[in-house]
Amino acid sequence: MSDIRVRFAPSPTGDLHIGGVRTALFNWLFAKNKGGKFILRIEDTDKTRSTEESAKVILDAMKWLELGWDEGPGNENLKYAPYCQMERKERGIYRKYADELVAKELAYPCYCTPEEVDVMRKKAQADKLPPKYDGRCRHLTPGQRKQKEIERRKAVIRFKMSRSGTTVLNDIIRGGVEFDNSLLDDFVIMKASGVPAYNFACVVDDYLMEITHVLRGDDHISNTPRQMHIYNALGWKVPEFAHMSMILGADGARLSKRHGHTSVLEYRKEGYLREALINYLALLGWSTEDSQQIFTTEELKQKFSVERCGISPSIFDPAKLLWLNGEKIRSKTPQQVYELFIDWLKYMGNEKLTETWDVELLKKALILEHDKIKLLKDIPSLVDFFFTKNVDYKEEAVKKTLLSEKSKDIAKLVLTESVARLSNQRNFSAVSLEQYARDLAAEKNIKTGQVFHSIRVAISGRMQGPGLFQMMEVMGKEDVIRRINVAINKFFQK
RNA sequence: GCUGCCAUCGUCUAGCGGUUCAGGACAUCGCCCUCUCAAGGCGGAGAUCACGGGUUCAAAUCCCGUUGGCAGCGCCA
Repeated sequence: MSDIRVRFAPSPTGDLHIGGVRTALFNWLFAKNKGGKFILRIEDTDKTRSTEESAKVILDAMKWLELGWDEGPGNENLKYAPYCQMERKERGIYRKYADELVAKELAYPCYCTPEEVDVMRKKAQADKLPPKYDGRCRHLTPGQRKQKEIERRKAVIRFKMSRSGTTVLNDIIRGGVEFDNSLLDDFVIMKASGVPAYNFACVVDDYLMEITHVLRGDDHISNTPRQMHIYNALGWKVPEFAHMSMILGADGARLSKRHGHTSVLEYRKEGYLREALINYLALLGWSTEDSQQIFTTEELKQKFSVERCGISPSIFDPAKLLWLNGEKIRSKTPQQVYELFIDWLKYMGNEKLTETWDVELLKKALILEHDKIKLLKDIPSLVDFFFTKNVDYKEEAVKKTLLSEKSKDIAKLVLTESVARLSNQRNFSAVSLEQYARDLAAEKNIKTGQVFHSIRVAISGRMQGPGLFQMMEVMGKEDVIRRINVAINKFFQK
């Protein structure tokens, strides 16, 4: 039993993003691989953007992905609870440590307004310096502070950054990274509203929740030295850090809406399988020595290691995800595909689509189309013709296969002959049907392809589909003959 | 602007000083299978390992610089 504890800490300001899923996944895999605990914490300190709805959506998405957490919202009786930062704030958790820092003179109240700070930053930038708060409230005397309070200026608490020296991060993935302290300013740890700022809340919670390893996107790497200073100021042990590379869109810019879907929910709606998403995301920034591509979730848990995470950013490739989804669907049993499809319809609120469909027929049709399914949403258009009373004859198929100068006489002959002969066909199995069709072709001296295609279009209305004879067997004698008659009446009646 | 990170086929990547005129996967192209569409099998094309300097008997692999990309620089997280 290891005491490794990792966490995924999304802020509920929107759907769960692809990048977020990757961060969650790597934390989860790391925990599973090491026999540690995976904790879910909601960072809802941004009062204007956080919503409960969004928190719920994120939790649902995590559940769908089966990235289960050992601790998180809902486990309110655990010693680390609660798991939402605003609830923790209500308990005075952050205030306590902020006060401690102020008492030790490692932090101080700052009365500058956002506008004043903004001016400082602009000025610094104009001087080609990093935009920083200049620390002017650092040395306010008690008297001056009192004066500001009387003016009813609201204070934020700022952390007193050391102005010299360097901070060295030993990142598991990147190795040593040095930061010059003089470039960092006295950042806000408590907002004027009394709500903790990100860098502070994050450190306090990671400490209290006994997080041992922080795995996150490398967009956080420059926050790390600030956080390390807080750990040190409070006399806390700094956890291990691992910063993973970012996921970018096709143009090399950070993945965003204009690159296509970014929310997991959208992938779910398209009919991607959770394991395809997980497998694909695992491949983005992580690899095995033999470049294995397809993994079960079990294998991933077994083989994952932070050490084998890459350092360069990767571009999200929808084509490869789509391929993987097809692979995952093909690896399912027909019964599983059926269940997946039904669940997906339910999720989409579209159960009525299959209301009139015969379940057994649907299952058989699914077997015939199995290899062709790339997305769950493809299924309806792949099998719907099995269930329609009135075949939807595609114009192009009819024109080419039934009514062209070259084919119309042959098609008519094949169809009329078939109605007559198929009625007497005792064994309606794929094998005997094929024998029938080949015999007919030989007898009338027609190319087998022409026989096959005529029948195919007559009974399905289209040129592509499952193997013709399997399809006929599944439809059954009665329906096949019925459909051929419909075609004859529609296209060849005189 | 400042700071940091990154740099192998179009894309994801293997590679951690010699066994590599760089291997796998997706995409792409061709062939085979075949009643169609897929799936599958086989094969092709595709990377002067961003560029320039070092170090070394030997570098994609180590060091430095240049260029490019990305990220951060909030009372956002």
